[in-house]
Amino acid sequence: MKGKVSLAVVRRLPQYYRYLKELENAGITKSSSRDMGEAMGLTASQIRQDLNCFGSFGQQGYGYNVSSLIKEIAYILAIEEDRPFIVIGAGQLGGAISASNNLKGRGFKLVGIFDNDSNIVGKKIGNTVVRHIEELADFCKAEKPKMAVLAVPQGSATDAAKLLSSLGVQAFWNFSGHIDAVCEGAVFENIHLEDSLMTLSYRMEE
Amino acid sequence: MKGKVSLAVVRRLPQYYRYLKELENAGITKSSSRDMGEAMGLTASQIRQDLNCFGSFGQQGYGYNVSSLIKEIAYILAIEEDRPFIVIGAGQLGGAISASNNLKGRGFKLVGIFDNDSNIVGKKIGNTVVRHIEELADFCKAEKPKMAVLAVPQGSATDAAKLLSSLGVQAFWNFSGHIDAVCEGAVFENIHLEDSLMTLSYRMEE
DNA sequence: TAGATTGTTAATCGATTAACAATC
DNA sequence: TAGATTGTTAATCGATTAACAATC
Repeated sequence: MKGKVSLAVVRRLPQYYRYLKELENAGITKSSSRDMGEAMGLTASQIRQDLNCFGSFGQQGYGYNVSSLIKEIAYILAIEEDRPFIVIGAGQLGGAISASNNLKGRGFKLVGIFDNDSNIVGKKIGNTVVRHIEELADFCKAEKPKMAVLAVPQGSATDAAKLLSSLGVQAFWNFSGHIDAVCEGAVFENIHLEDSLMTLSYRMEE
Repeated sequence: MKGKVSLAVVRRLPQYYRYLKELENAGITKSSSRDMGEAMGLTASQIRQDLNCFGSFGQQGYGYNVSSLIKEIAYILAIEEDRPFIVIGAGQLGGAISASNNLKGRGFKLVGIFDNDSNIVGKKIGNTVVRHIEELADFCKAEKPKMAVLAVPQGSATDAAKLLSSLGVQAFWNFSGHIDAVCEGAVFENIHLEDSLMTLSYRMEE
């Protein structure tokens, strides 16, 4: 069933989630697909279509209850409970991700940071001590993180993913170039910040 | 003419660019749409369609010359010359972006970093000293950066964008929440890392 | 009840893929 | 020349939008 929902739809769910959270914080308890669409620059149709991929969450004549829709989307995205994840690479970017508070409550909680640079190992980022990469195998056996952030130098990402996959990691949030299907059954979310920057360059030309 | 090319096409150009650079580094001088498609997981048709939005860069019976196609795409994306940009917010993320070497040669060069925290002002990130935000107006008048990275706390992004827009900044690479059309004529590339993380959460469920 | 807004089906639109003549 | 591969048109596919009956 899940396989039938297009990625375009899935990528809009966090947008809805974000906007609904705003409404909730503003004390607004209900919203219609029309209102939401206007505020977010989408059509009401699209919002209803998207949501109805997963169920019927609204009520005719009324609209959607903000806080229950938030709960539904959180359930769909599987972010109701934070699962343990680790960060590989404690450089600038790895450090920024490790220190970010915006990621809490998005389905994951940081349990470990690893690096191979002995100048960094032992230091704290937020509340988490950076461990040496040699400790990785034991750590994974004990903590069983299912997701890993890759923030390592370009060339090492594939090897890191293979190793982590063998240690039980199933999903990768990869900032270190492009990886695709190198490990059986693993899921990759590749972030190419440079690509995004280049499209900005294109669009600012007139 | 430019308005007629869809964003989906534009977002694939950096992918092509990246892959072609790899080929070039490997000493490969020619490639066909078939080869490229296979390597990148796209159809040959799509690659030819995409490129033909901008011109005819190949040769029948031969394919594409790698280094000249790289140059063509660089020209289209307007990344042949690096334009000055500034970073607003020298926290973890702003620091990571400022320090990143991956962004060089992508159309922009860092000329200034600004923050309002006097503990950070004066420190160096890479080769660039962090300036106080009070210096921003004078700096912009002198250096005329056309792009700014927003890496500030959520609530302050819109105000920052408005200010920068009034100082001549036309494009924003925004990591601080969502901004859209708050300034006449400005272009926004909104990066929502949390959204990306939530889609990963969804996809790792079975 | 009347008004509003959903869930859902049908119509449209755009993007991707296939096909093929042009040509190197 | 024969083979390969482009540029480009036509066909298909999927995603978005419009419409409307169901119903709160």
